[in-house]
Order: sequence, then C-alpha cells, then structure tokens
Amino acid sequence: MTKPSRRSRGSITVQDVAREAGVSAMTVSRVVNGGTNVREATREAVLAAIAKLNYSPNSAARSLAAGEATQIGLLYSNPSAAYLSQFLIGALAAARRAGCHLVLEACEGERAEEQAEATRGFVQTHVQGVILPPPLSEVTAVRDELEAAGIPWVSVAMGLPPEGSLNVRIDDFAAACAMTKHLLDMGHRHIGFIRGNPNQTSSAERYRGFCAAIEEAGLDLAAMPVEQGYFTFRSGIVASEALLDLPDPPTAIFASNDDMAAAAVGVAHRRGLHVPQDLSVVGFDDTALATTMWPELTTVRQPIAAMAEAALTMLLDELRPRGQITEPEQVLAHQLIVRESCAPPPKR
Amino acid sequence: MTKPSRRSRGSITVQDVAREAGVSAMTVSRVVNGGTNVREATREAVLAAIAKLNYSPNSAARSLAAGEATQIGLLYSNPSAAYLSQFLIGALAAARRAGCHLVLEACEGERAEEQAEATRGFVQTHVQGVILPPPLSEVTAVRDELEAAGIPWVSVAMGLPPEGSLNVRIDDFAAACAMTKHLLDMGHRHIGFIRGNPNQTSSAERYRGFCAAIEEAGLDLAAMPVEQGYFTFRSGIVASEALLDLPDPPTAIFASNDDMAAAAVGVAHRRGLHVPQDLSVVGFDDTALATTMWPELTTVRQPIAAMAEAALTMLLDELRPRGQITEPEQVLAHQLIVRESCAPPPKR
DNA sequence: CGGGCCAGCGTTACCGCTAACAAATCGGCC
DNA sequence: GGCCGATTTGTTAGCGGTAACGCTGGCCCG
Repeated sequence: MTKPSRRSRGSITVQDVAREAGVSAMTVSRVVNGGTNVREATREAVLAAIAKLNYSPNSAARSLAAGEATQIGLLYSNPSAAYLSQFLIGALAAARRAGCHLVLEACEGERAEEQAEATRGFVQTHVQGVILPPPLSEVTAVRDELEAAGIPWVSVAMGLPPEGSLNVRIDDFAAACAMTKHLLDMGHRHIGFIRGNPNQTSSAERYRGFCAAIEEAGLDLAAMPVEQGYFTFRSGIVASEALLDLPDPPTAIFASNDDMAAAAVGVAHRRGLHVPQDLSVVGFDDTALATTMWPELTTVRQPIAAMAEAALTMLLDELRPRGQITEPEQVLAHQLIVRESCAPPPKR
Repeated sequence: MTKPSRRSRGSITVQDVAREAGVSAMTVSRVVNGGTNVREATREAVLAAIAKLNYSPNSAARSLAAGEATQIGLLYSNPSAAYLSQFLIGALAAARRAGCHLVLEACEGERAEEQAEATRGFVQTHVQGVILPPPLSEVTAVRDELEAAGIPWVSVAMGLPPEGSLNVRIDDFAAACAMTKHLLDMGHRHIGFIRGNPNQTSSAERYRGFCAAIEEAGLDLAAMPVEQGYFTFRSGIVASEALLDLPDPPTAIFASNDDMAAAAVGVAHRRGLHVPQDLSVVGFDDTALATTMWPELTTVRQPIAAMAEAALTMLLDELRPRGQITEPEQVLAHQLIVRESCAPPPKR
C-alpha cells in the first residue's frame, strides 16, 4: 500500500517527467539546463514529456541543490520614478528566469557616510552581488564598501565607465550627437544646452556629444549658451530662465534630461512663448514625463528594462561561472524619439 | 578524516547555530519561525547563537522544505510609472521577507480577450496567487480567468470592493471629502470637479466624497461644474478647457488624479492664468508628477508601498494557513499633502 | 501511586533538484 | 573481434530546512 507521501505537493517534478520520458531524473535535469551531452533523440523525448505534463522546475529546489547565488542587491536612490519602475520590471524578469531574489535597498542620503551605511545593509544580509543604477553607479563611497566586502557589482548607465568594471550602458555621446544633429537639421543655429549633474559621467558625455555635432556642422561652439543643471526639475527652471533672459536667446534648448526639459517648457509657457513654434525643447531619457506634458517631448529613449536585464544577467554570469565568459561591458542601442516639442526655428 | 563536504558553501546553517547553542536544528527552526513551545531560556540561547554567527536562513531551502507558495503574480497595465515603482518597492520588500518570487506580467490591451490572455500566462506558469493593482483590480475578464483557474487574488485600491473579496485600499470617499473641505476652508465656493475613469469604482467614490463635502457645507451641488475625465493627461486637458470656457469659471479645480491636475495647470498657464493666485488646482495620488511641476501640487497621498506589502502579506496568509485568520479587507490611512497649487480665491 | 496528558525538545525522513562519480553504450582502429 | 577512449546515461548523496512523529519528564487526576 503505497499511500502518497502526505507531504507531496502534487506538483509535477523531474521524477514525473523522467518516468514519462523513460529516462532518469538526471537526464531531465541536463535537458532543462545547458543540455550538454544528451543525444538528440533523448532530448526530444524529454522535451515532449515536459510539454505533455506542463512541467516547470521548482526554482527553490534548483538553487538549493546547485548552491547558486540567490540574493542580488539593487541599491536605488531617487532617479525618476519612471526610470525605477522600468528598471525593476527588467530586473525582475531576469531574476525570475535565473531563480534569484532581488533585494532592494534605498539610499536616500547624499553624504558618503549615509551611502556607505546603506551599502553595509547589503553586506550584512549576505547579498552576493549588487546592481547599481544611476546615479549610484558613480558613488565611490558605495563602490569602496562593496569592494571591501568582496561583493561584485555592475554599474548601469554610466557615461564613461572605468576600464575592466562590469557595466551596461548606452552610448551617451552618440545619442546626444544624434539629437543635436536633429535640431541642426531642422534649421536651428542657436541652441542652448542645459548640462546634467556633474557628479555623473553621462552628463559630460552628453555635453561632449552636443559639442561634437556643433563642431562637425562647422558652427561656433562658443556662440552656444550653456547652463549648468542638476537633472532636477528645479535646476531646469533656473537654467532655462538664464537661457531665455539672454539678450539673444536660443531658438532651441537641449536639456540633458526630461525633467529639465519639462522645466524649460514650463518657463517658456510662463513667458508666453509657444512650444515648439517659438522655442524648440528636447530632452533625454524618455521617461513617462515626456508624454505627460504638452507638447509631448522629443527625447532619447534608453532601453531601461533591457539594461537592467543585461546587468543582472552579467552579474549572475560572474557569480555562477558556467564556462562562457561574458563581456564585462555592454553598450545597448538607444533610440531617438521624435514628438511635438520641436519644430524649425521661427523666421526672423 | 572528516574532510568538509566539497559541496558545502561555507555559509552558516541551522546546524551551525544548533551546535553553538547546544540544541538541535529543529529547535533553531522553531525559534526562527513562530517559536511555539520553546522555553524562554532555550530561545535566548538560540537567538544569541544566531546573533553571534550572523545567521540568516536560506530562503530557497526554507520554501522547498515547507512546500510553500513561491510564485506570486503581479499583473500590471499602465498606471502611472510612479505608482508602479512604489508598488513594486513595497511588493518586493514583502516578497523577500516571505521568501517568494514576484512574477510580473504586463497587460497592455483594453480588450477583454487580451486581458484574459495575459492572465492565462500566469495560470500556465503555476503562479499560486495574484495581486491586481488598479485598474486591473476591476477588470472582470481577469478576475473570471483567475476564478476559473482557482487562483486566489487580492485587489488593490478599488474604490468599493465587492463583499468578501481580498482587498487593500484607502478610503477614497473620506480622502476626497477632506480635500474638498480644504478647498472650502480656503474660501472657495465655486469648485470644478474632473471625474476619473468610470471603469474604476474609486472614481465614483472620489466624486461621492466631493459631493458629500459640498452638501455638508450647505452649498448647492448643482452649481459645481463637473467634467468627465479618464485619468489621463490628455483627458485632463479637454476637461479643464471645458471648465475654464464656462461663462462663470470655477475658482478651483479638483481633479481626480495628479495627471489631470497637471493638465489643468498647463491649460491655465496657456491662458495666462496664474496658479494658485487666479486658479487653485488640486489632485489625487501624490505621484512623482506632483513635485515635478510648478507650482507643486496639493494632493492626497496613498501609502502605495504599504498597500502593496499588505496585499502580498494578505495573499500569503491565505495561501499558507498559519492559523491566524487575517482580515480579508484592509483600509490604510491616506494623507492630505498641502503644497503650493492652492490658495484663497481671487477677490472679485 | 499509576496512568494520561502535555509542554519541550530530538529524530527521521523527506522537499525537488543537481554535483560528482560510476556505469553503460558506442564507435573506431588495429 | 576485441580493446580503448569518448560520449551518453544512471546512481548516490547531499543542498538547508521543516513536517510529522517520538521520546522525555513533570504535573494533575483518580
């Protein structure tokens, strides 16, 4: 009398699949994973059994048996909420595939000590690797702490990552260059630029891209007014006011992110300038803000979710050496999104 | 010669703690969990050992052994990104504590068939429970599908949930009532209201709250102009234009969410009206948008992350009967956030 | 004073899967 | 045909934790 073990959960296991396919559990495991050294006929039989039983492996058991990393940290400060949600979506998708948990930790403070403190939270909870989205990818307090604890990390969306570090990014330089060319193509010859926060290397890269496009067009870079911003809406207001207060204001403003671009549009409206008829404004990032304003913003889209996925995958490859060596650096494709905030300059 | 098993990961296990505390592994487990039937002295010894060794339980092993639910689905459509990120933060925190995975699935379409399709994705991946943030909490196609598969779900932020269903929410009625009173206290007697999408019961609740406050103040409800909106920025533009086009436009606009309030501010600016001097505008939700606009928005904050945590916890209590019966319904506290978009009405 | 009961703790046997090793199978070549 | 190495498959022993049950000793009741 083989009464079913009272603890059995009734779910389909490798054993069931193995029996169905007429092989051993180990072979099923091999097929499900890499699948090395399994005869084609066998593999097909196993796959058929899997499909028939609608088997899906138990990730808890898998990571327990394989002794794999299961806790990946994600330290976030306050990038725009839109960025974070996209990022989490991508990271969660990858985490689920890999069967690992995402451990979030907020890092609100600006001071190095607070940042180090938040990082130590990870060390104590035995996180095996950490993902650093911007702007934390550039904070040395965080990185030093991880380094000291021997925890590998991957930085996301740095403008210019240091050699040899794990990182995923887009080409900020090329993107800014393309955006500038778009403005030039529309006929703008007098473009104001609002720089991003200097604590992030992407700010410098975006500005470099702007400069390169201007110079390539044979224009005088010195004639282009530049204001310092800090990626916040408020800083965008100040910078835009400064640009529009100039005796000869620009016909277009290129803000280094969407928040500051939105600020520029707001300032223009307050002054009775119509966007884009009187002033063109473009941003960078394509956050949700870009479409919850009026007119909708021409901007550059980063594949945020894909970057998060790539970051997690890269980190796991590092933690679970499976033979294949992945590139320590990945540059994903950006995309120029043309909307309504941008038009040819007004005729004089 | 007890060479350490070559597979040991070197991490601290219950066994280590048990040895340190001079008890058995099972006792450690009991202390770590509920802790029933353990003598106080023993518990303290175990806790001391845990602290000394900095032990943290392996969640993979735990859920494997306990046979607990490990995959919780979260079906999202496109609420504001700000909402989603807060929601995910809360859900992830709870998921980690419980040692379960969050499985995201996007549900973009509006058609019932698409929604059912997305839901079926969950059924196939053996998700044990589902969380439905707004607006999906109200979509019958989704709920029917889950019902059919026998998967429990919890709906979040419905205005008026059906009796007996698992749900977490705030009191939309009371919040809208409080917000309206705030406007009345400032001296407004002519307030325009922009309703939310009728496919969500919270829209009706918010409107009910508005009405209740107006009537309680002894004002004539019929004199308050009301426009239909759909929670989108664009619908807010249309509604605001209509309100401000009235021969006797209101001195304040209460929009049923922040996106529409932002639209109202945008429209006012276009017309040369200053906010809040000429027109007060208030919103609902306190999304990131509320502070990335100018002036910053007076609004109602929902404890989004806390609601997500509560939802997941509730679902797990349902799935892992631990004796204690949790309330199938939880109403969390909202908060009136007063910022700069609101002032006494202009003197005539 | 013996037996039943229960709090408190230990023992055993797994949960579902996979690393490591052992065994079996298959060609290829002398 | 038989031997050898490479490939394919099976077997065993856990990964770290917990459910179920067994054992102990004190307490109460008859």
